[in-house]
Amino acid sequence: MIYVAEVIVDVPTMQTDTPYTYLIPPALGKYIKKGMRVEVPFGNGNRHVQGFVLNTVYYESMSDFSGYDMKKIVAILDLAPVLNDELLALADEIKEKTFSFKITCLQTMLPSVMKASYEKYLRLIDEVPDSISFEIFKGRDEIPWDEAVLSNRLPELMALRQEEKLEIRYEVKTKNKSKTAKAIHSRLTVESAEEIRESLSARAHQKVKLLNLLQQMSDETSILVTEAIKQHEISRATINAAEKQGWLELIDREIQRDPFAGKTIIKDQPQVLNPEQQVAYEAVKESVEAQQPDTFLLEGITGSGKTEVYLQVIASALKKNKTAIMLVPEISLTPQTANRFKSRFGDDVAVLHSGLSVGEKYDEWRKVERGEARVVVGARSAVFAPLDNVGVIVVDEEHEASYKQDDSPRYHARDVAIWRSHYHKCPVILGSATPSLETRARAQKGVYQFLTLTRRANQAAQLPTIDIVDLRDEMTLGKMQTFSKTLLDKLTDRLAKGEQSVLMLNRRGYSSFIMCRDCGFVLPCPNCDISLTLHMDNRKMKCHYCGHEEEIPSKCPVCASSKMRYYGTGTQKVEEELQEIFPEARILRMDVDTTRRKGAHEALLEKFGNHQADILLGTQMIAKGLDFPNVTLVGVLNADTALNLPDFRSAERTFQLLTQVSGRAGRAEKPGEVIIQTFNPTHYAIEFAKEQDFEGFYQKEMYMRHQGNYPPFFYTVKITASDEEENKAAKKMYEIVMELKDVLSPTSILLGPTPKAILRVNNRYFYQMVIKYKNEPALNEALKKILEDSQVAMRKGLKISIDVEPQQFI
DNA sequence: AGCACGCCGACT
DNA sequence: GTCGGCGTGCTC
Repeated sequence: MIYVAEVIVDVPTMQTDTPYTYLIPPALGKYIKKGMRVEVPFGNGNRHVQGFVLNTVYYESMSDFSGYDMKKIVAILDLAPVLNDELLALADEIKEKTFSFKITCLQTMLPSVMKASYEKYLRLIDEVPDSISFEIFKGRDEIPWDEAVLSNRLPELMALRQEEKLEIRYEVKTKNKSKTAKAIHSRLTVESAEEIRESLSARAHQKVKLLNLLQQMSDETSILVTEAIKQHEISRATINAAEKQGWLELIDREIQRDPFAGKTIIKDQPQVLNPEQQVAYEAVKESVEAQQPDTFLLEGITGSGKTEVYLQVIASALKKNKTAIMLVPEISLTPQTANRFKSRFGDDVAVLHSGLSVGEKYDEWRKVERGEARVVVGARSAVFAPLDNVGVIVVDEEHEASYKQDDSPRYHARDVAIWRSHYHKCPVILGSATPSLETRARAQKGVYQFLTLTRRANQAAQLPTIDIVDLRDEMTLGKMQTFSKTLLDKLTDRLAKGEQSVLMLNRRGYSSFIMCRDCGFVLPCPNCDISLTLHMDNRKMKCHYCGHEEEIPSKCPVCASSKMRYYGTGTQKVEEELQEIFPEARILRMDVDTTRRKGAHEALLEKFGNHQADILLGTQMIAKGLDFPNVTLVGVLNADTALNLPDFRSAERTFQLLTQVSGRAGRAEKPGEVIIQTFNPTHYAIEFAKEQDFEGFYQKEMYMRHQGNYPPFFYTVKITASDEEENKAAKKMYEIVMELKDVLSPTSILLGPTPKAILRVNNRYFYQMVIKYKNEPALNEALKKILEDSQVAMRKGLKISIDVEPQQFI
């Protein structure tokens, strides 16, 4: 009998994207389990790599393996499996759906610290000439490989390696270190404790205290030194003395880096649901209890109390002894959101998001893995939380593009959530005030169950009134200003009343298009319903869908004005301008620059929440989740920028953003007002946002998508090729388009190839194409074939990526 | 990816 | 004649 393991090795290439069989040494036999990480030799030399065990198998004899000599597993890197059967199966699903390598999928499901890093060393094993040992090794018997390279004497060294006087050694490092702290472990027995007690002098209060503590401890328990000092008021000196006397021993105990340490969390209680919330809650709860993998769309206006529904559904799942996953977009995973879950579920909650250090993330993940947290709140990757017995999965703000990972594996967390819901036979809630068209259409068709919340949960709160300011009118009054007169008047009023304002500067699409400052005209593509992008490299206007190209107009084709200008401005500049107008106003700026530091985001919001500022000025990141009762004015400085991006979702994104940011106003008793400044006041995305009419927008946008043959009427796949040489990337894309044209049915639409808007990134040139199709059974095979056929080119540096249902078309 | 093998041009 | 360029094949 021989015992072997099927291992996926950490070599992300097409040829190695298959399990390799390794012998399990008898010494490791009883410990190795599938889902564990192992260290294995791979390829020539002493190269070692990390791998994942997919399976362990017994074979009758070696004769079952012909053609190769099996190597042995070198070491086990985990004490227990880090991936269970479900997640291993999920990796297969993601590999197939996103055209990724299995190893990449497996690594994506784990905290980043668990990904191996490799180090290479050159090691002396025999006598070498003095010049080598002195000048290069400098007396050491091993040097890092980089040092050997820098010595510029590699040929010499390699020759010595041939003579077996030197060897290359590889080290597989995994950084998942648990944090430890000193803890006290009692060494006293009942008898010895009593003996000590009698021998102590009456004045030894500290020692008595410690003795009492030690007596309460069993053999399995320990207490952290810091805890003993703080809570039991025992001094470090006493502990040290006791250790010397053999009362106790100090051991290293794994501790969690607690991101919530030092924060007081006030326990909160479920709120009474209004009738609509109640209906939604009951519907999902029923699926939880009946163990049905239903997908619900919970469409509720901003402030309608979707979160309260989630909380109560999760509570109902916990009551059934199940667990829950709550996904939120990275940008809105503010401490405010996390606190809300902590307040309701206490220590049952683990939080996973990019604001944590990699160590903290690992600790939170371990907490989940050990079964110490039953509710996981997190951004995209939290969808892989290693929970068993999942009772419900919530995807809040399901329309958010950040749920799609934009490098390999290009998975969508919403799809993964639905896959897991089938595995666990539990419901999924997709929640949003502005669902994606795809989701809303599925609800329409009955694929998803449709639940709506149409009124604000706080009965006293009213929907804000929204006013549009036509910047074209403003401009005729004088020179171009960031702030319209209307907005300035409102700001003055709020400052006088001591109420707060939020101003949003929409920075997307910065400078990438040109617009007439007199009439707001933006140059459209004659073949597509999107605006052209300005290419500064060759000074042309280009369409990224069909490749159409034309000169930059010097005059507006509509009103003949010569004021065709690039559009864009920065938060910092706006802040200065604002401060100049309102010297006494306290302004907080929130953008990538001011929130880079850990905890800065939270600190800013806390400051604003405590009314230490009058105006919060920021980018998109202020649009979501903020809930400040004193905010009565929201201003959108430039609603247009996203609207003019050459992406069929630009109207949808604009509508979503305006709706989200408007929802920040008037959360409580005081009525809210929203001012939207725009050059396109009659655009339907802006008009429907003003009316706060998602359903109206949905109907109109569905019509537009139907006209343009876009999702949800068509599926899309984007293929990108990049190379250091522009013509190689372009040529490859042309070949791909030709090949696809032969294979695909005439009902499918191929767009491109076209260069990307930013043609060159990191000295690579990017070309892309888009396939739009309704039913194309042969597509999967065709795409796989394209990848296989491109192997030779890919060795020479060309990269091809396939993005199924891309979120970004530019 | 990273290594070895192997086949062609320009050197001692 | 050989050294070393990189195109190709393979990794349990």
